[in-house]
This record gives sequence, C-alpha cells and structure tokens, in this order.
Amino acid sequence: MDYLDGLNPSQRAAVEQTEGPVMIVAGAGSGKTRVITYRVAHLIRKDVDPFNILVLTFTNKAAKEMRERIMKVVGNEAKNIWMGTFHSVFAKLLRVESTKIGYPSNFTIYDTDDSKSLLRAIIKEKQFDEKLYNVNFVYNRISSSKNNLVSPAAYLQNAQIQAEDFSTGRGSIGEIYQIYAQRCFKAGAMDFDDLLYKTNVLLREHPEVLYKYQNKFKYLMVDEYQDTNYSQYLIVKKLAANNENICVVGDDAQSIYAFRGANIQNILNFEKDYPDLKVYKLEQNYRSTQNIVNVANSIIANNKNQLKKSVFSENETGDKIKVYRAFSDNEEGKIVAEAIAQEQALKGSKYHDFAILYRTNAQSRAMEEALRKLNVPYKIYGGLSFYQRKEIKDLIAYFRLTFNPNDEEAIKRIINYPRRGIGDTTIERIMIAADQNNLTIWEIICNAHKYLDSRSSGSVANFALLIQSFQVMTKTHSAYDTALHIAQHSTLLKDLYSDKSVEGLSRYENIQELLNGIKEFSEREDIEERSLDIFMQDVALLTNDDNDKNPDADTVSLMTIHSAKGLEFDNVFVVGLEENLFPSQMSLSSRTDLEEERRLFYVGITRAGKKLTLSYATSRYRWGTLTSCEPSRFIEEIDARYLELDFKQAQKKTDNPFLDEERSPWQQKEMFSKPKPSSSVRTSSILPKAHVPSEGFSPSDTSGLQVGMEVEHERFGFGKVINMEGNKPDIKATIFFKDLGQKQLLLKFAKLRIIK
DNA sequence: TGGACCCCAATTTTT
DNA sequence: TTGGGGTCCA
Repeated sequence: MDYLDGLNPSQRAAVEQTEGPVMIVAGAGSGKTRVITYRVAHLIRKDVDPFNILVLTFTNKAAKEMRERIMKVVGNEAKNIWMGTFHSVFAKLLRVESTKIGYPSNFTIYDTDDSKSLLRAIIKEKQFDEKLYNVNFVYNRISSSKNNLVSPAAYLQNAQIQAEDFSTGRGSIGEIYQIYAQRCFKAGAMDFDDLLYKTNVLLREHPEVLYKYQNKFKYLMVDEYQDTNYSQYLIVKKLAANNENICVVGDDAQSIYAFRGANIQNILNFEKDYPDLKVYKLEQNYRSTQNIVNVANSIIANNKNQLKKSVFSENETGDKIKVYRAFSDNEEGKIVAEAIAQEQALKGSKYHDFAILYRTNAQSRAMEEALRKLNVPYKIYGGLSFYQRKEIKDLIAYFRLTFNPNDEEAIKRIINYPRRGIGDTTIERIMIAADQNNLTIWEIICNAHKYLDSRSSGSVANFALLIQSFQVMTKTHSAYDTALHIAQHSTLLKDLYSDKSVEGLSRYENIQELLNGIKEFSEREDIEERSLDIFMQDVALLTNDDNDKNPDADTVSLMTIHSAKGLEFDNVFVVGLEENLFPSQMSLSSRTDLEEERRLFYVGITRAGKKLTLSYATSRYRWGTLTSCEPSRFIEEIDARYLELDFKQAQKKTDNPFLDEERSPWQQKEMFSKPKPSSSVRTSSILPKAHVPSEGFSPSDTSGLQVGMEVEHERFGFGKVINMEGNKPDIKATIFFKDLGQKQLLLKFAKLRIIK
C-alpha cells in the first residue's frame, strides 16, 4: 500500500475509512485532492468495482484532474468510475431515463443565456413591466426555487413566497415561472437547474429508478460539499440512503457560492443526517508560509458560523504581508506590475508563479495596462468562455435545431441569421400560429404555406428544408462532416468570412477552432459513439478552461478570486481592498453576505504559497466616474504584527490622481487604443515590442547615473537623462527617449544600459 | 427589414 | 466606461 505512506495520520485515516458516512473537513492547502484521489484508489485496491463508485465535483477541471491522478495509482480501471460534475453526471443519467418524466432523451440543455432570453420573451409577451420584472431578478428567483425544489405550482401556492413577490410589486413571477417551465418542456429543453431538479423528480416519482442507482452507486464521494445546494444535497442523500457509504469533503471556510444557492448548512449539519458519522479534519496546510496561514486564520475568526478547526503550517515563517496604498486604480496597477517585474528580475521567478486576484472583472483593466507597459506577459482568465461567443453559439444553435427541432431558443437565434428575410413580424406570426393551433413552432415552420402569407412563407419553407437536409445528413455522416456541412450550407461560414475586420477574422477563426475540435472528437478511438449529437450533448456544460490553448505559457495570471478557488501560486496579489468593492457594496446589508465576502477574502489569501501582497487605492474609476475609497475593513481585521505597510510608493507631489503620472504622447495613444483580443485567453506577448534591445543588452548599475548621460532602455529605446529627483531607493529619472519622448522612471526598477 | 442611435444598468458565476 | 437591448426611421 505504497501510496498510503505519503499521507499524514489524519489524511491516512480518512483514506482508510471507506465504509459508512464520512466527512472530511479539509482546510485550505491541506492536501484535499490527494486524499480524495487516494481514497478512491484505495477503494479500488480493496476490490470495489469502479462501476460502483460515483464521485461528484463542481468543475470539469476538478473531475479531470482527479481522474488523471487516480489513473496514476490504479491504471485504466479508473475510467470506469462515474466521475464528473453534478450537472454532467445527472445529465448523463437523464439521457437514459428522461422519457420516464416525459422528456426526449436528446433534450437540449439551455444555458443561462438561453434561459434569460426565453424569460425576456415571456415577460414581453405578457406585457409585464420590464424594469420591474428585471430578467436577472426573475431568473435568480426561478433558479433558487428550482434549487430548493419548489415547483411552479408550489411557488404559486406558497403564501410566504407570494407575499414576498407581492410586497415588491412582482406578484406575477409565479406565473412567469409556470410559463417558463412549460415552454422549456415544450422545447424539449432543460436549463442548468433542471438537470438537478428533474433528477430529483425522477428519483422521487420512480422508485425503481432510484433503487437501480442506489445499487449501482455503492460508494459516493462529493468534493466541495460546502457548495452544494438543497437540490444536490437531496440527490446525494437519496442515492446514499441504502448503503450509506458516503464521503463528503469540504471546507466551510471556503463556501463562496451561496449567492448561487449553495447552502453552507449542508456541511454544517451533515452530522445530523448521519449520527454515526466519522469526521476527519485535515488541518495542516502544506501550501503556505506560517504568516499567510496566520493571517488567514485571523480573518476567518471574524465569522461566527463555522466548523471548529485550527489550520496550521509548519513551513517557514515567511515574509510579512505587504500592504500597498495607491492613489488611483491606475497607480495600483503600476505598483503591482512593478513589484512583479522587480521580483521576477531580482529573483528570477517565473511569471506563472504570480497571480493578481480581484473581486470584480472590471478591475482587470488597470492591471492589464500596467503590465503591458512593463512588457510583463499575462493571461486573463474568466470573461466570455469560448462556448459563449456569439458565433459559436450560432453554429451550435444549428446543431441543436438539427437534433431537436423544438428547441425554441435555437430557432429564434438562427431563423434569420445569416439573413434570409425572416423578420420579427414573421417570427411573431409563427409563434402566434403555434399557440392558436396548439402546434409546435417547428410544425408551423414546416407547413409555412398553410399558416403564413405568401410573402414570408417562401423563406420560412426554405429554412425548414435547410434544417431537414441537415437532419438527413446526420444519419449517414460523421460528426465532422456534418458539422462542416452545416457551417457551410447555413452560409454562416461565408457570412463570417466576408467580414474582414479584426473581430470578424477572429470570429471566423473561432468557428474553425470549433470545427477542429469536432474533427478531433470524431476521430477519437476511446469512445464508441462519435456522432455529432453525442458531441452536442455536453457542449452546454463545457466551460472556459476546457479550451485553454497553451496552459503552460509563462504568464502572470489575472482572475477573480472566485475563479482562483482551488488554485495556488507562490506570489499572490489581492488588489482593490476597499470598502464597497471588497467587501462588495451589495454585501454590506446582511451578516451572511458579509461573512461570505470574508470567506472569499480567505480563499484569496490562502491561494498564496510564499508571498502575499494586498493593495488598495484611495480613488478609482467606477462606471466612468472617479470615486474615492476607504480601505477595506478586512485589512483592519488582520493582526497588525503580520503586516508590513508600504506606502512610500505613493508619496507623490500631488494627490490628484489625474496628475499622478505624466503621460507621454505614446502612452496616451496606448491608453486609448485598447486592443480587444477576442480569445478567452489574452497574452500581452503577442503585442509588438516598442523597441528591440541591442544584442547582448544587459542593464547597468544605475547608482552612478547622472543628468546628461545617454542610456538604452530595454523597451523604450535610446534616450538622454534630463532630470533626476527623489531620495535613495526611490530616485526617479526623467529621460527623453528618442522615439517616445519624455518619461519618468524609477531607477530601482528601470532596466537601463548606460552608454556614456 | 435593417442600420443608426439612444439609454440604462452595472458582483461574484464551478454548471 | 462598456454592453446589450430597445426605438426610430429610411
């Protein structure tokens, strides 16, 4: 049992306790993934059939990583484990069983955009006030109803819910929910929440199905249990009811998805559900220095509601946590970028050991600009995922419609894209005709001449023929051939090709990339069914990082703290620590929300291995206007002995953020022409360098630099020193560059070669 | 029907 | 500021 040797006693105990209910409370950096993978491996070594094991995660990435690691221990047997995200596992189950609850097995999965678009249509049709019935609000309300297993009927009958809705003047949300559910059903579509909700319905109404899967999944494991919602909780509980071989792993301190329905009580109350529960606590943090762990502990101690545990580190004490104050968001970016550049230059660190973490995506801009100026390569994670791009969704909508012609959202998306002369009025008439004749939209489209006037029926009929020709095609051709055919004959490819703008080009390339992906898929040997509809089944469940082109590039990572969960970096910058930003303004009114923000901060700082830096700005641009900011309460919550305040960077002649930098014409130009790369992964290194350094360029010792000297800068080119000011470590030189004009540089960072 | 223009809203987001 | 969506007009 070689693999057990590398575990500490509590890890090992958790791995070896394979029977009965188990809860593993795993502090940040405590080797959680190792424990899960070894535990699964251990089950298999103990002759548990992998077919009887179900492992549930929240991300595709976690599932993939875990599977790979288990493979290393037990080999190919690992392929037979049911392992995946809640959504993908139960989507798979529903594909087999959905006809029992009236859904076709090729049901479409609506993503959030589809759901919101349908809701928008319903609100409009019903002529509700679109401001009052804000789509996001309605969507969230319906989503949380589903996550709590409240059906439309129950919603309408529940006095408390109704009172809530009426008190905000939104008494019709129940009605919208009901229509929404009907429309999804008619379209043969399930939204994300349905995948769990309908699984619950299935297991509740079909005991024989429940029994079947209870027998199949003799051992259950759930990762990130603190993030489960009620719907997920109940599925797990039901499936485990027979054997009670259930193991959940989580950390209540890292619960940051309550806003999406995660219920932290699931982990806090787990003991009540299983009185003979065995609890293991993984408290040793192997990732971070003692200082970082201590800071994290001192933060989280401010939360009231939590499981008792004491995370500790036996690593080195480590540096104190640095806190930077900046006058503006741009200056904050500059400080962070310079710190990274300096650390990299001085210690030879790799860029990929650095991460800049922020609360909101909007904060990435200032960081990006600063990094670009110093030519530090970076990657932004998050934002639009590949599969959310319009062109990708358009092509996929054709695929969807081919396999499920009732898919209302797909129809609306592409019936007139690319243009084929079917306008809004025609679409409206189709919808009305479907409603009046109690037919599906597709049936109307197929019999256009019967229900529409002659002017529009022709183009609609052509559209029907087009889709029908695709349907015929899929029966005989491979996934790739079908996909390419559809891309061409829908004229989507041609439409994109004719757009010669930068964005148009990248859209065209994205389509190519999707087609390449399908080609790869249709050539895979490890799966039996490789037709396009199989490819399509999970597309809605794929996300961002399933499409990372070169994950190994040496770049600084920029992302929200939410996306950083589960990752680790030697050097972490948590930026924007200001009241109303972090903690977010929206969280200030309730204790539970504020505690979630604090946990988010906890997650952020525990990403750091060796060095943690915090920063805040005293003013920043928020939706276009300059606002002044107070430092975050979270900074004050940290025991001061762990902190090193470093404000000297910020000692400027003026505190007017407009004047804190002298911008050369070149800089200004760069500021205003923001490149808009459309790939989900942006790398600054694709940008041309401003200056190619001379051969053998190496920075000189600049301690003796004087006014009048001629220098070469790695990026800015050749120039002459025209002024120097400031005191020792912070000497600032004003240099006139031949190509770029006047710039001010801090000597301790600037890489200059002295010529004479 | 389609393009130009105006207006409003605006956290986080594993699926 | 950005973006998406809606409105207006040719």
